[in-house]
Amino acid sequence: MPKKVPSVKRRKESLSRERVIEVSIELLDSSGESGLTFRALSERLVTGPGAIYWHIDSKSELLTAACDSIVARTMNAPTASGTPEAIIRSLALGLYDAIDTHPWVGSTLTRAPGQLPIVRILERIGQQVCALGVPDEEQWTTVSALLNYIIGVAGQNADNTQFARTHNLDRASFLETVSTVWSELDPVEYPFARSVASQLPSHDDRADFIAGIDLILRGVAGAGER
Amino acid sequence: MPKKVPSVKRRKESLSRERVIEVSIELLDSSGESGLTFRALSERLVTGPGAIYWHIDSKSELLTAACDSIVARTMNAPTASGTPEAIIRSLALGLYDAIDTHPWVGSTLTRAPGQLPIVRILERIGQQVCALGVPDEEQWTTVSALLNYIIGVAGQNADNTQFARTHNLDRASFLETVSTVWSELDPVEYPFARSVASQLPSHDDRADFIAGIDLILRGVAGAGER
DNA sequence: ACCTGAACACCGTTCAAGT
DNA sequence: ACCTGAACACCGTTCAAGT
Repeated sequence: MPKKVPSVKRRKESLSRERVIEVSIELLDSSGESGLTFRALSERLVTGPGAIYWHIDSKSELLTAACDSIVARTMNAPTASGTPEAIIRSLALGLYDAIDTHPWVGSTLTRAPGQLPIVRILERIGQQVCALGVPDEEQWTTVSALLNYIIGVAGQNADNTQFARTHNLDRASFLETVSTVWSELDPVEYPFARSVASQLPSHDDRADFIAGIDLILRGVAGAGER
Repeated sequence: MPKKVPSVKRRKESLSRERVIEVSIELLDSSGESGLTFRALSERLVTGPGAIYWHIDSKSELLTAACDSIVARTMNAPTASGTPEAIIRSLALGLYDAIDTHPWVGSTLTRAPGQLPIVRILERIGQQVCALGVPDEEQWTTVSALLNYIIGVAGQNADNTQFARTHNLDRASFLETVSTVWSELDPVEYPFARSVASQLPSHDDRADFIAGIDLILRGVAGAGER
């Protein structure tokens, strides 16, 4: 008869905070923000909801942790070396692409002011803004302008994707829809919206995003020259 | 949503889409985003949830409508007359203040890309950007940079307020907390965050916000000179 | 046309009880 | 220390039935 060998080691797959976060990311990626529920999570992890609460505090903490996991690997990825401007562009684009593949990161970022994921971004950009030679008293303004712009785009993009998903549209036909609605607005009250409506479906979101970054960077440079 | 305007005159106190939105705003203002539920709404309106669904399509549509009501009155408020720059600043500040008094507007704005509240803002800013003499092909970039920045700040502010409310803190002690956390970060990995931590509690959010707007406007001006 | 309210199909979170 | 799973206190939404 086999003796009872007291195994210190539990099954390889025993629950851990890391595992909870990992499976949460899978769930979020595959079924969007509404796909992350404690019931779906329990099922995938083959446990009860109580077990999950042993490793995390709440759903919102879990969401932030999952978000931070993506942001951390994005901000630690090697950037193009070059001028501070080039590095800032590279960081911003990396973030843009990460949010493009994980739309839920965009909405989560919006809801985590002052928390770890945001601090990571702030830090990386902040260092480059310093390297740019921006005077001390303008650093915060510059960094927070860049950060808020990025968060704004992130949020809008995330919700565009989310909306398209909910209504079973691809991104192209979603933009087509918005374009049509805008072009039917009152000509007297909404001349500008109507005039840009037509270029909406064909525009390149990613290029627009980086053009905005460049615009802000130009403002920073302009300040130094006065 | 009602299909047609009812032919007979309604009783003053009868339910209407406007009344539903009005009470929703009261609820959102007094108890935050989590305060708006169909049960609370039914109670205040002295009806059942079914009655509410006769006038609105869903909770998200209701939220957008409530948001639009605030945004509309803000964007239609008289602005300082003067240069296009001055008007843009005035519009932005009006929005900032509206979100300060109705934090839920900030988060709702983030979740309504391409929808009416956003279009109103886009339109007002767009007209001034045109007046600024920005060439056609740069108008969209300029307007969306401003818009995304505003939305980014709006979202962060809304969530700061929301967080403070949940944890029963005032804004000052909330910033104090964030400041402390940042100042205790690893000095090697987070030099920038640490360096700005101390100025966090004393800074003027509203002034920072407008400084960001000015930064972007400077970038726009800079583009014209090249 | 408009309203009622019970019922449905979910949520996040807790907790006594187990190992 | 870690896990179980039933139970709790909610949600948004629907719908047969009423006026």
